[in-house]
Amino acid sequence: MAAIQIQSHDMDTLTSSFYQQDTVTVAEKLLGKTLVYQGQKGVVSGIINETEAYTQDDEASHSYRGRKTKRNQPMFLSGGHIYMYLIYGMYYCFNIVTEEAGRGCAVLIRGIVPALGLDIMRQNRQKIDSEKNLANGPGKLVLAMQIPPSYNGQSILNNDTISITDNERSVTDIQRTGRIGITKGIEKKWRFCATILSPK
DNA sequence: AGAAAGATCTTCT
DNA sequence: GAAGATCTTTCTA
Repeated sequence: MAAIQIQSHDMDTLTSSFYQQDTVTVAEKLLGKTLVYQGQKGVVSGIINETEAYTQDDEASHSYRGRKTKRNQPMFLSGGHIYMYLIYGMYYCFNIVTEEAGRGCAVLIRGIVPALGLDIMRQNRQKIDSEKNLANGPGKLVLAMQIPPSYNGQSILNNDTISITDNERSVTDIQRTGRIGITKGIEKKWRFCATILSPK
C-alpha cells in the first residue's frame, strides 16, 4: 500500500457536496470559511466575511442570457469550479460555481479578513496602510492575495494551490441585504455580511 | 458600428 | 461625494 500523501487540503477542505447545495445557501454558509492560496511568495489566507449569490434566472447574473459568451462559460461547470472575470477593465472578481453542471450559478466572494501572510498582502497592496482595507472588496482581495486569472475554470476541490477550508471560525451578526453595484435584481436579498469572531 | 453600462477601486475635491 | 481608469458584453440605430 502506498504511503498516505499529506496535502494542505486533506482534513477540512470543503467538498463537492457543499457547493452543490442551493446557491443562496452556499453564499451564507461560506461566511467564516477560509480561503487559502499558495502563491509565489508564500501562503496567504483570509476568513470570508462577505458574499453574494447569482443564479441563471437572475437578471443581474452573467449567466442570465445562457451559455453563449466566452466569458460566462465557467459558470456552467459543476459546483466547486472557479469563475474569475475582469470587471471595469481593471479588476478581477473571484467566484465559486455552485449546484450541478449546467445550472449557471455562482457565489461572488466580496470580502475576507486577512489571516495568514499579512506581510505578503501588504506588499501586494503597497498603497494601502490599514489592515482593514487590505481585502474588504471583491477586487481588493484578488489583488491582496495575488490570485492570477489563470485559475478561471479550474476546480477548487482538489487543487494543490488554492482551497476553501472549514476551520470552524464562528461568525456573528449575519446581515442579509441587496447586492452591490447592480441595477437589475435589486429586490433579491442575496448579499451576506458577517462579523468574524477570534478563534477560541 | 458605435455607445453605454457594468458583480470596482483609487484619487481627488 | 464625484470622477477617472479601461475591457467585455449588450443595447440601439
